[in-house]
Amino acid sequence: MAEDNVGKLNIPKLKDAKLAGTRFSESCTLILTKGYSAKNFARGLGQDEYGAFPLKGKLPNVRGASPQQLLENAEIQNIKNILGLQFGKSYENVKELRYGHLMIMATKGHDGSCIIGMLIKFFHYFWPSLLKVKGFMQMFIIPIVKAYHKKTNAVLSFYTTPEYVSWEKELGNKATEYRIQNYKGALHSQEEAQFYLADVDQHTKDFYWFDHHDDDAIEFAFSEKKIEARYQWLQRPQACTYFDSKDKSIRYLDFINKQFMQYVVADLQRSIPSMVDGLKPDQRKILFYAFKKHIIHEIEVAQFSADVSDDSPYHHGEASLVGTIIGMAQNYVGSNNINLLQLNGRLGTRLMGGKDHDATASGRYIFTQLSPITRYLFDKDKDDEPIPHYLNDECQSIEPAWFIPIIPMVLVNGSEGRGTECSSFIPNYNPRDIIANLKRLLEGKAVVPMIPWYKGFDGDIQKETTSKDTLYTTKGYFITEDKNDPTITELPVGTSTRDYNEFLASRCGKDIKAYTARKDNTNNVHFESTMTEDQMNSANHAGGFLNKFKLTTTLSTANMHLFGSKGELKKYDTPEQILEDFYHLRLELYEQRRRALVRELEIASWLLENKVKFIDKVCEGDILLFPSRGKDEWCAELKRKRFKSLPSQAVDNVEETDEKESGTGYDYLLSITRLSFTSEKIEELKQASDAMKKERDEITKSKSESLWLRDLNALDHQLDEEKYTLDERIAKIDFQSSHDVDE
DNA sequence: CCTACTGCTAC
DNA sequence: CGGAGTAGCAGTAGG
DNA sequence: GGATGACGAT
DNA sequence: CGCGTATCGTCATCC
Repeated sequence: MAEDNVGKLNIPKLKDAKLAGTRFSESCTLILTKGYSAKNFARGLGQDEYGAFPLKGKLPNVRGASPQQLLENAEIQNIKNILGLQFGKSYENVKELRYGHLMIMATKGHDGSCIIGMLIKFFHYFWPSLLKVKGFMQMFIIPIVKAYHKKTNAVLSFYTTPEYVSWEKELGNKATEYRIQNYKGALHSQEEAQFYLADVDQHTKDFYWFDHHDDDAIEFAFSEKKIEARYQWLQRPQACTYFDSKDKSIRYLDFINKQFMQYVVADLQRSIPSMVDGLKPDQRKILFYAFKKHIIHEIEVAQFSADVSDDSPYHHGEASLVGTIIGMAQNYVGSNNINLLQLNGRLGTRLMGGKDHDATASGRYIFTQLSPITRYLFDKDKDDEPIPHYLNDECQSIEPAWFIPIIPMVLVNGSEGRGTECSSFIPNYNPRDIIANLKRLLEGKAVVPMIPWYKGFDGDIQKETTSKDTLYTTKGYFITEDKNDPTITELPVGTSTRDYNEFLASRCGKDIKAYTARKDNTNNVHFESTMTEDQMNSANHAGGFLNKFKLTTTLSTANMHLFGSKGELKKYDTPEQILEDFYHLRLELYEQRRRALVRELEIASWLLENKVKFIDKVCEGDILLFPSRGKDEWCAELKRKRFKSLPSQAVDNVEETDEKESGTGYDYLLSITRLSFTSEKIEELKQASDAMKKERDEITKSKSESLWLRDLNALDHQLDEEKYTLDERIAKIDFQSSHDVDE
C-alpha cells in the first residue's frame, strides 16, 4: 500500500501514518504533540491511520510576521508538508490532503491553549476554508486531575481546574473517599496510554465553525487592530469559564473565549508583578515555601525547587523555577538591590549579566536560603497575619495573593516582564530613599521625587533633561590618566562585562588601538584602552567617549504596569505614585494589625485583672474555696460577683460575656494554683496586670503610624548592619565631576 | 591470587 | 534532548 | 523609517 | 551541562 503514498516524507521525528497520502488519507489523523511522550500512544491507535509529529516549543504567531519569516520556520514548513498543503490554495474539503484530521494533543494548562491558538490562527490565516470543514481540526484532551474512589475504584477525570474545584466543593467532607492524583505529565506510562486508548472518542473533540462569529472571535483574539479592545477586556475581572468536557465538539468561538483568552490572562498574570509585594506568582510561591519551611539554613537549590513544586498543585518546568530562585538570590550590580534569598556559590555574576550558569544543571551544586534581612521586610515578629489574602478559591491556589512587606519591594528590586497586551518595566530604587519618603508620608509631608538607584553601581544615573521626563540615563565611568588611554572602570546598568569585552574587541583597530581587560574579580570592571589622537578626536566628535563607546544605557519609567491590591491591572506614571498607592494600603493594614493587637491586649489585660480580683476576694474571705461545690454553682457565683468569663472561641465582643455558657469560661479562675496565693505571687500578678494595662493603654492610644515607623527604623538599622549606604555613590559622583571626565 | 584494565549501566 | 563525564561493578587478561 | 533584537517566564 | 524553538510589548539601536 505504500506505493501510492504521495511522496515519502523525509522529516525527522515524524511517524507517518501508513495510509497517509493514499486514497484512504481522509481517514488518517495526524497527531501533533508537545515532546515525544505520545509516540507510543499513536502507535496504540494504529499505525495505518494515525501519524504523530512532535512539536518543539511554541509555534510562531502568524500575526504581524512576514510571509518570509513564516516560510523559513521549520515547524510551519513541516506541518504544511506533512499535510500536503500548498500556500495560496483554497480547500473546500480534505480530499487532496495527506491527512483528513489534524489532532492536537493539548498539554494541560494554559500554555497548551496557546499552542492550539497559534495553530488555529495559522490555519485561519492561510487556509480559512479548512476551519469550516468540521472535524478537520481536533484536540485530544488530557485531565489535570483524576479522582479515584477508594472503595469502588471508580475514576473521575477533570479537565479544567474550575470543573474540579466545583466538584470538590459539592462533595464537602465526602472528599476523603477519593484519592486525588494531580497530573504532572502526559501519557508517560503504558498504563496511561491504555486508559486513553480505551476511550479515544470521549477525549477527542472536534472543532467546528458555526458562523461569522467564529471569525470575529479569532479576529478579536489575534488581530493587531483589536489591541485596544483586548486591553479593555483585560481590565474587567475575569470569570473562570470553561468548556464542558462532555461536549463532543467545540466551537472555535468557545475555544477562543473560554480557553485561549484564559491563557492570555494567565500569561499576563505570571509576567506582571504585584504593586504590593513586587513579586510574580512563581517568586511568591518560592518565598511562601521558604517562609513556611523556615529555610534559614542553606538548602540545595535543586531540592528547594522540587519542594516548592510539590507544594503547589500545578507547576511548570523545574528549570524555570530554579532560574527564578537564582534570580531572587542574585546580587551583582544591576540585579537585586536587596536579594530576598541568599546564594552560596559563585553563580550569577556580572561577567555575563547573571547568566553564567545553566539553571537545570547547576541547581544540584548550589545552595540557597532566606536572607536575614528578608524578615525585616516581610512580617517581622509575626505581628501581621503571615498571609493576609488568598486567591479566590475558584482558581485553586495555595499561595497568597500577595505578601505585605513594610516597604514597596517592587521599587527596591524593580521588575521586568512581558505578557500579552501589556509589558512592564520598573527600575530599581534606593531602599533608603523609599524609607525616607514613607516617613515623610507618615508625618503628613509630601514625597520627594526619586531617581533609580542600583546597589554597588559606581557610575551615574541622571534624569534625561533633553527629552521626555520618563527617561533616565545610566553612565559608566572611565578615567584618562594618559591623554589618549582611557581606562574604563564602570559599565552602565545592564551591560555585562563579557558583552562589553566583545564590543571592545570588535572596535580594536578601528576606534581604538588596543585594550586589555583585567580579570581579577568577576564583579570588577577594568578595561585599559589605548587610542591614537585621531581616534580620540573622532570619539569627541561623536558625542564623547561615553557615547561613542556605548557607556550609557537608558531606564524608562514610561511603562510601569502592576497588579493592584485587588488584582486589577494598573499603569503607574511615577515611582511616587506606586509608593503612595502602597502607603495607603499598608497603613490600612497596620491599622488592622493595631486593632487586633488592642483586642488581644484587652483580653489579656482583664484576664489578669480578674485573676487578681479573684485572689483578693478569696483572701478577704468573700469567696470561699471550701467546701467543694459543683462547677455550675461556681460559675453562678462568679457570674453574680461580676467576673468575666472567657468566651470559648470568639475573642470579639469582649463586652458581652453572657452569651453562651460553655461551662469552661471560668476555668482560668478555677484552675489558679494554690501557689498563686503566696504574697510574692500576688505581688507579681498585680505588677503584671498593671504592666499589661499600661501596654494596652499605650497601644490603644498609639497610632498605626507609629507601629509602622518602628518597623521602618528596625529595617533602617538592619540596612546599616549590612552596610547599605549611599556614601560610595556620593563619593564617586563628586570624584567624577571634579575630574570633569564627561566630554 | 591480586592488580589493571575493559566494557558496561545508571546517573 | 543528547553528549560528555563518572562512579561502580563484573568480567577478564596478565604477572 | 522600517527592521531587528534584548529583555524574562514559560 | 550546554544546546534549540517560540510568545509576548516596548524601546533602543542599527542600517
